[in-house]
Amino acid sequence: MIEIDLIIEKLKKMHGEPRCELKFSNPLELTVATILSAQCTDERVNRVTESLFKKYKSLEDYINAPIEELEEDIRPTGFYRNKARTLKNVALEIKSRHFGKIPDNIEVLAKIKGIGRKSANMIVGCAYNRPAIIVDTHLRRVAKRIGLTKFDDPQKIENDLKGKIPEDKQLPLSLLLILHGRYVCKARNPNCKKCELITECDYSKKGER
DNA sequence: CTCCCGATAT
DNA sequence: ATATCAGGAG
Repeated sequence: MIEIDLIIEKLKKMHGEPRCELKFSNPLELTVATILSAQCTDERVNRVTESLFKKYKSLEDYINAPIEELEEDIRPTGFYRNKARTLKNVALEIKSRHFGKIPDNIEVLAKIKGIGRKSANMIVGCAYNRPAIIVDTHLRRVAKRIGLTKFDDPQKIENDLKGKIPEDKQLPLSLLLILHGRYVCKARNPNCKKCELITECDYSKKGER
């Protein structure tokens, strides 16, 4: 039996209130930041978006930008050719099929080419403040280590946790687990000495899988 | 499974 | 040198 509330309390003790560390001021900005965040630290995304968001303020700005120029503007985030194509694609699709508004529905978002489950959940959760299980590389690693789920596949983890966790706690728990994965329960050299969850975590006892 | 890809920590 | 980083598509 997993005590969700206890885990949330301990995570808050370590990381403070749940928060998204990607900087944004509207749903479009979060969508862009999330696309750029693939295999890239949030810190580097924020460095790029600080200037990017001054230059690109609307869907049309992405749609009309020369692809080479957009590539240069996002280059430091890596995968820049894919990401530039994705940004233009997503902007065009949202303008033409969703009345220019970023959808607030996970299933609808995830159907857009370039937006997967993780990004869809991030956008719906953080831009629209609705229930979301954001299974990124951090949540996946941490959830497995502390025994929150036994699955490896992100979609299965999402479904599993959706069933186990009350809706109002899905978003805060997701954000806290991600913070925990970033700062304490790291892929390399997890800092188990600083971890409040050590008693409910069997990773530190048995070692990884 | 592979590819996309630059930046950073170890 | 190499593993890893708020992934997703083919």
